[in-house]
Amino acid sequence: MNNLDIPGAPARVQRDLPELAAGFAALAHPARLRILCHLACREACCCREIVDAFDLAQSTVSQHLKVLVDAGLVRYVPENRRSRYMVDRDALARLEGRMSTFLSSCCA
Amino acid sequence: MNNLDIPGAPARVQRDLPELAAGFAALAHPARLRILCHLACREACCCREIVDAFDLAQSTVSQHLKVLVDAGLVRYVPENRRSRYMVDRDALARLEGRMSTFLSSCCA
DNA sequence: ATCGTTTATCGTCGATATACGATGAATAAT
DNA sequence: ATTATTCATCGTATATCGACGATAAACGAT
Repeated sequence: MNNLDIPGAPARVQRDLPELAAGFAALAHPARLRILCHLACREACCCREIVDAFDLAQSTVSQHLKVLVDAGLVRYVPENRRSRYMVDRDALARLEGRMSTFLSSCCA
Repeated sequence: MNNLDIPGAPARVQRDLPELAAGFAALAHPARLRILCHLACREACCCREIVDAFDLAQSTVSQHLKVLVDAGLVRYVPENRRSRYMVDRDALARLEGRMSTFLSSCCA
């Protein structure tokens, strides 16, 4: 429970807090959560498809996608004509695990 | 997995996305995660104690605490002399559950 | 009554986030 | 070759965040 004071293994929790906070930040916008949902149930899709589904400008969607890609939660193949975005399910699962570990340790 | 298209129960996931995003946002700063850790292993403490533990101005700590309180993750008793802040472990557990549910559904 | 401590809030400032339109590059279709 | 489509990026405007110092209120101690 005391991740701050106990040295050793839990000290990594302390050191990883900025990275964990960055993970939270990547998910801290409703549009990005919706995009993630959309990607998750489609196995892959292009930017345009998301633009059509949501009421946002194409540049805005592209920015949100970039945030998710930079956070490592979404992979994409830049094919010029029709870039393919897809959820990185492994990365997402890892992040979920670290978030749960952290939050659970704060509930104990 | 398809929380966007399936009507009924999963539709609530869709409706709750802004609230979930707000939860992520409250945790999207390393200082707040550290404060949460600090509170979690102390059962309760005052603002000053956190100020002494971290290298931040008192007003900054107070602001971060306000964010956590507004998000419902921390409760506090405003006693003028020495306000007592404490983690709302139930709320934190609930949030963790909803985050896990959401992220897991995106990994399935 | 005065002083010191603690806290919340205000104002400010720089940095970042978010939205949009415009633009240029790449490519498919004609 | 021309047109249409898709995408990433740029520039811009606005809003919010995050940090700080200053300040006022509350209260214990002297």
